[in-house]
Amino acid sequence: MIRMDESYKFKKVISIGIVSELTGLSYRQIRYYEEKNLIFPERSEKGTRKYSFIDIEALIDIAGYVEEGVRTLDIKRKLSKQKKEKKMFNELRKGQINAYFGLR
Amino acid sequence: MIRMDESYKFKKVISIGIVSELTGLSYRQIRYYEEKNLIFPERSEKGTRKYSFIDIEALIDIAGYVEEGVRTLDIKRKLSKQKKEKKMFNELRKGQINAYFGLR
DNA sequence: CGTGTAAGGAATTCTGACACG
DNA sequence: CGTGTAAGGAATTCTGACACG
Repeated sequence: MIRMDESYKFKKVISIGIVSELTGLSYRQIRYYEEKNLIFPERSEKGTRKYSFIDIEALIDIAGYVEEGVRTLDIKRKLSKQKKEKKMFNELRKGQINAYFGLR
Repeated sequence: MIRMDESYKFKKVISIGIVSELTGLSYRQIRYYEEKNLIFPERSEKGTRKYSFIDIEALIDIAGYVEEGVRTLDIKRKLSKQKKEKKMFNELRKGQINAYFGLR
């Protein structure tokens, strides 16, 4: 609520060409990571993929793991684990903020 | 510096089709407002236009003015005026933050 | 002045498959 | 398993122009 700007990060508006440019990955790689359920672009009415900035960040992480030799299935597990940790961290942070400033 | 996320707003990564969808404006209108120097998309190597979220917000503002019957030349003046005011506001805000928390 | 449109071409993206390993 | 590539088609975007007013 404090930072509505965050919404930009999640908005699926970027086509695969730009994603390729920004990540340095090939179209093939980007589509393959989708096939393996590591990222979840949306589709336009006629089928072209649309990505968010968050997807781009995820792809950069994914590419790092792949280079290390991690299999996509294991990357998938890592990512869902990270997601959980992030969620917990946010809960914790909220709690601390409330403890410090008091609930409004 | 506090909010690096802001950078997403300015990154030119959105194609005209998505911009049209998000603003409700026609390609013709979007290109015309560029011709009149109200917005400044970038270009890919081979010429396709790329817009930022900020451009989209500007287009929505512009569309409002056009509907009111304001001419593009006057909209241009309005926008540069707004830009100046925004800048001054930010300077002011920075000053207040420093006054309140002290300079580090 | 601001916008619609038809025109022709160029750039973008899509899918399914074969290849290598 | 992860990625490259050639193939053919479909969707996207570009420019310059004519039209209306």
